[in-house]
Amino acid sequence: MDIAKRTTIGDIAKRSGVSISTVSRVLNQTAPVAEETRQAVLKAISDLNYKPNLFAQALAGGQTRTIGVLTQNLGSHLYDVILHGILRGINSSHYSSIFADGSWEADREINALQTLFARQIDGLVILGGTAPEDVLVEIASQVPLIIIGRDIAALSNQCLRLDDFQAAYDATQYLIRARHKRIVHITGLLSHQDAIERRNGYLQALKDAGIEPDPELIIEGDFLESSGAMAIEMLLMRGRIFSAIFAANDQMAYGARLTLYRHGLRVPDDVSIIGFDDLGYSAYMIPPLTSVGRQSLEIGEIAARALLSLIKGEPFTLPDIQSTLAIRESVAGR
Amino acid sequence: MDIAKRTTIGDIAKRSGVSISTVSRVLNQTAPVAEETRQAVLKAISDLNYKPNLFAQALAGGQTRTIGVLTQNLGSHLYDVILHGILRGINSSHYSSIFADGSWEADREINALQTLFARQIDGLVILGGTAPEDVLVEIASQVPLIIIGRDIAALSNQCLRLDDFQAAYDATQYLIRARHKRIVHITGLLSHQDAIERRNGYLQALKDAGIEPDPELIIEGDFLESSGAMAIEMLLMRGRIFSAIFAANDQMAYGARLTLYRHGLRVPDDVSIIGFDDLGYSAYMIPPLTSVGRQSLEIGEIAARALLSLIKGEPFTLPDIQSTLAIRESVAGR
DNA sequence: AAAATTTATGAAAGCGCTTTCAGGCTTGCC
DNA sequence: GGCAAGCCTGAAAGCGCTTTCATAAATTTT
Repeated sequence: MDIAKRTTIGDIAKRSGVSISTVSRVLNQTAPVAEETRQAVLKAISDLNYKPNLFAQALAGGQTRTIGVLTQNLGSHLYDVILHGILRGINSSHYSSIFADGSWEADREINALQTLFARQIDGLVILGGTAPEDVLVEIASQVPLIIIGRDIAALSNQCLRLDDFQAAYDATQYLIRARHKRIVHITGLLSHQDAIERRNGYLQALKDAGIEPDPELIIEGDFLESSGAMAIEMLLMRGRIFSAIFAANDQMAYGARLTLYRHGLRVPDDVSIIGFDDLGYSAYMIPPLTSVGRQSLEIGEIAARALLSLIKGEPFTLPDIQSTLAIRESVAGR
Repeated sequence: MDIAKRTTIGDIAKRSGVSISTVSRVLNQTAPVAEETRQAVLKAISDLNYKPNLFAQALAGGQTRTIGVLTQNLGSHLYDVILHGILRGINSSHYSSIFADGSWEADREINALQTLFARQIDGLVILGGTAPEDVLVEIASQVPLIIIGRDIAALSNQCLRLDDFQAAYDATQYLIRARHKRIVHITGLLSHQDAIERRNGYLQALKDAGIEPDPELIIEGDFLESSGAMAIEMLLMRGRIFSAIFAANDQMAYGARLTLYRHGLRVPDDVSIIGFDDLGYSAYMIPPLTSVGRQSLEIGEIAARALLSLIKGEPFTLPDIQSTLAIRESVAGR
C-alpha cells in the first residue's frame, strides 16, 4: 500500500523515451499512437505505478471526474440506501461522488449546491428537495443533471420518476379490497411533491371504490415517527372510527403502530396498517409491516449510470421505477 | 443562482488594479497587504462574486480541502448517522468530504482507500473496517488520520474510542439486576473488534455477578436482523431456557424479537431484550426497545472537527465517547 | 544624512496535465 | 518521380493558483 507515490507524466515520458504529449495521448486515447510506442508507455506506466493527478487533469481539461449529489436528510434510511446505490453505480468508473446535504431547507440547499459547484462537478444528482422548477431547469442547462423523485416537465427525460400516485393508489386499493372503508391516511409534509402524490393516490382509490373520503381521517404528518404517533393519538382522542391506516412512509407507520399498542389496539386484528418505502426494518416490525417498496438501491445505481451516460453524451433512458407492495402481516380483512 | 461563474484571480486583480500575487495574498493572508489595497481587493472579490478554483489551488498549493471518509456499510443506519455528523462537522469549514465504501471487505477497502488517495485528500476518517494495525499506522504517517471505533495503540490519540466493553458490561449488568440469570448473548461478527469487546463485556458482567457464562447461550450473529432471528430460533428449537437476550446490535434484537413473537413469547413478560446502538427506530419497536445508545451524530461531528485540527496542526483531544442505556420497555424484572 | 531594515508589491516560475500547432515521415496516386 | 494526403510525435502554450525572488518605497538606525 504505497500511497504517497507521486509519479508524474513527465517521469513516465522520460522512462519510455517519448514526450509528455505522447504519454497523454496514450492515456486518453485522444490521438493515434504507434502500437510500439504505446506499449512502451504502457509498460512505463505500470512499472512506475503511475496514477494521473486528478487535479491537474481537472485544471487542464476541465473534467473533474466528480459527480455531486444533493441529498436531503442524510441519516434517513431511504435516502442513505439510494446514496449507497449511487456509490455502486459509479463504482467501476473513474468517478467519485461528493455529497452535500440540503436537509429539506431551501437555504441549506442553495448552500449545498454552491459547495458542489465550487468543486466543479461534472454532473449532479438531485434527490428530492425543494428547489423550484425554474432553478432546476437553469441548473440543468449548466451541468448534466439527473433528478430522482421529482417530475419536471421540461426535464422529463432526466427525471427518475417514482410514481407515488400509483403506488399509493395500489396500497389503498389493497386495503379497500380487504373490505376496509374507514381508512386513515397520515400524509407526509404536504410541501413535498411526493407527499401530495401519495395523498392523491389514496383519494383517487377511495373515490374509484365509491367511498367518499372523510377529511377527518386525513392527518398531515411530517414523515417522522412522532407525527405518526401523534396523528393516531389525536384520532383516538377525538373518538374517530377507523379500521385501517395508510401512512405515507414507514416511519410514520411505526409511530402509528406504537400508539395503537399503547391503547391496547391489536394489529392487524383491530386495525390494519400499510406503510410506504419498505425500510429494511419493516419486515421485523411486530407484526411485520405491509409496505409499498421500491428497489431503492437500484434507484441510486440507475441514476448514477444515467448521469455518467449523460456526461459522456451517450444515449440513455430512465425507466419508470415500479413500486411493489410487500405484503406481510399488518393487514387483515374485515 | 448564477452558477457557471468563472471569475479568476486575474479578473479581480485587473479590477482592483493590483497583481494576482497580491490578490492571492489577501485571499490566503499569507503576507501583509496594505489595508487600503486589501479593501479594494475584497470589494472586487465580492463585486465579481469570485470563488477560487479549488483545483488550481490544489495543484499549486498541494491542499485539496477534501477529506476522505472510509465507511463500511453505507446504508446501515448507524454508519449513516455518523456520516451525517461528519458532514456537519465540516459544514462551516471550506472542506468537502468524499466517501468510499469498504463494505467490511479487505479488498474493497484497499480499493476504496486508493480511490480516496487518488484524490489527494488532505485527511482521512476511517470508520471501523478490517485494515490491519500496521497498515493504519502506515497510512497515518502519510496523511492526517482519525479512526472511529477502533483502538490502535500506536495511534492512540487519533482514535475515537467507543468503549464497547463497558457499554456491554453495563447492559448486561442491568439485566442481571433485574434478576435475570440465563441471559442469551447474540454477538456481532466476531471478526470485528467491537463485537469482541461487547461479548467480553457481557462475559465479565456475568462473572462479576457470580454467574457462570453458559457457552450455549452465546450465539454468533452477523449484525443483521436475520441472524438475530435465527439465533433465537435455534435456541428455542434446542429447548434452551433463558429469560433475557442481549443483542450486540439493535438489528439483531429486532430479529430476535420477531422470532419470539412467532413463538408466542411476550416481551418483556416472558423474555427481556436489550439491543445496542439505539437506532432511531428502536423507540418505536413493540415494545420500545431498551438499547445502549451513543450520540452517533456527535461522534461524526467530533471526528470531523478533530481531523480538521489535525490537518491544520492545531492541538485537539478526542473525548472518550460515553454510552448510555436508553431504558424503555423491553426489559422486565423476574 | 547615509546606511540598514522592514514592508508592500509585482514578475515569473512552477504544479501536472491537455491540447493546439507544426513538422518530419510514410503512403498513395497520377 | 513528384505532390497531396495521412500518420506520428514533440514543442509550447495554457488551465488558475501559490510561492519564491526581486525591487521599490517607507521606516528605522547610527
